[in-house]
Amino acid sequence: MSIYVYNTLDRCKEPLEPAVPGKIRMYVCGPTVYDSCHIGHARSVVVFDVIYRYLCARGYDVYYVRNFTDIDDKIINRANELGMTCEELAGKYIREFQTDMVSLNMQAPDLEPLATRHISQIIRIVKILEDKGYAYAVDGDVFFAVEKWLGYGKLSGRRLADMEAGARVDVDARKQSPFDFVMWKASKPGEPAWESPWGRGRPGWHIECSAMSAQYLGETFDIHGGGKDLIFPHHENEIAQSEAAFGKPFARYWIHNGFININQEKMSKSLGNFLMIKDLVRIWHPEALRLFLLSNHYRSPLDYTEQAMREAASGLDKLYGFLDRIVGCFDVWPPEPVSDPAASAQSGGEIWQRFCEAMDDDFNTARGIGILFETVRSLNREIDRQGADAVTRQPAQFTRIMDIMGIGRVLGIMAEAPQQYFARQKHAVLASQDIDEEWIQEKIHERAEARKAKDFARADQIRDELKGHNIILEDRPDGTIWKHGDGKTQV
RNA sequence: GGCGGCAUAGCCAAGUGGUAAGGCAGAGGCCUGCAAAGCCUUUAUUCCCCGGUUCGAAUCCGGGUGCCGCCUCCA
Repeated sequence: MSIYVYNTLDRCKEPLEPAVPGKIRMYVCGPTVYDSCHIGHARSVVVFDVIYRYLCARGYDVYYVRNFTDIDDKIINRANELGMTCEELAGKYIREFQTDMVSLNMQAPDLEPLATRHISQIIRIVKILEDKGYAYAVDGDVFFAVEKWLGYGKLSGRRLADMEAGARVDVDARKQSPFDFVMWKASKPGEPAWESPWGRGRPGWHIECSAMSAQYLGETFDIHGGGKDLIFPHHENEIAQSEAAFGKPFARYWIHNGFININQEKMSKSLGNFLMIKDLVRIWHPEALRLFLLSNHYRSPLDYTEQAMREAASGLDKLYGFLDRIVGCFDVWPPEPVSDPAASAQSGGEIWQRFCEAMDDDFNTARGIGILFETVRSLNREIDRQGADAVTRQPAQFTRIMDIMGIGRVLGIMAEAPQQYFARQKHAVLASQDIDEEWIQEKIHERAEARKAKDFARADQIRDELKGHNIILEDRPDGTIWKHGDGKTQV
């Protein structure tokens, strides 16, 4: 049973067959660190995080590299604007990115290399290309000659001839072909610069990925990922550089995630509708954001709306609501698999198998989430009928619970203990308003008294008052508890 | 002009030849003093339109319509 992935290079789903059986080497383009990361970055990063986790869960030995682009025109411009050095600026946004990653419950890649730490490797590749005749130097700049490289355009499905008709770039007169791109740039005074055979300069846009992937994953590796927009020119150029330099195939599978729209509009500077991760995770539970991001196929466009987020948040509430019903039946949380080898969840139960079937089909998380909800509903039904203790003691049901936990680990959700989750949500409700737990408990007590006295009008009045504070009461057999209302954790 | 994608209920969204997952919202019910949560039932004779292939198509083929992305920095 193999995993099928959609390979941009061939425009179809193919069985994933790593070059070395059992091992997967994966490179994903990380951010250019000149500004805060937005929800689009979040999607890319979460999608590949889930792919990484899934491949690991399926037993692959995965080596995952995600770089930082810490030198580039945008960084230089921004640093100049702010009166900072490029290094300071990059450092600031790298730290911010790491904070975002933690808040999104991301698993760290095995390696997160920086472009500026690989200058000698970059120079080496440019030199190879120059020596092989694929590159030419002009005034300290070094260009890649796309017409020399016959494979150019194979990833994006373009032909040089077709593109020239639609080109609308100011063509640098020094270029042999308008699509030649710079691999090494002569530095202007005040810009970061490194010594090179062509004079003091810095790397161009695409070369760093060729250099770092080759260094850490080899000249040929298995998976290369990134956002759809990187297909052209970034990834096309990476292929050209790497394959021309090393004379062997570059990445074997190319995976690209789709874009996010905001209320059906493209995110753009002019519309001012960029949603930053750091702001989103203050409003929504990070796992709700993940659930939203994984709620449709990674290659499809995804529309961010307040309503979609509310739905994701209430879906997450439902999942944690289920966990809350069973948490008391276990000595430890998360529950541990039974040690009986026969019942071992090594290969998982039926639910896990079904989840894998969905994920094997090009990482169909939307289908996988459907299976998750279906199973939770079914278990809730059993709990309604038999009680949580009886259900959790049944091996078949226990296996399903373990499967659910396993699915949660792949999707990066349900990572908190349910008490912790609800406490966190409650805390957010309190923090967003000028009320405290004690006040609520007083109200709950007052309502209990009213109910005891059969003064239901008063009881309902109190409940409505709390509802006005986004607080919902639940009368349980063992007393009344309160929960947050809608999924927004901050007003 | 070139390349690519998408069109499934009120909304979101799976489903690539065998008779429409799942979520949200809605309706009815169980439970409850009433709620909430949970559960049950219900909500597309039908998958943008028109042809074709087939015993059989949302799924394949041809044509049409509509929407979108990329070709320029962008996840």
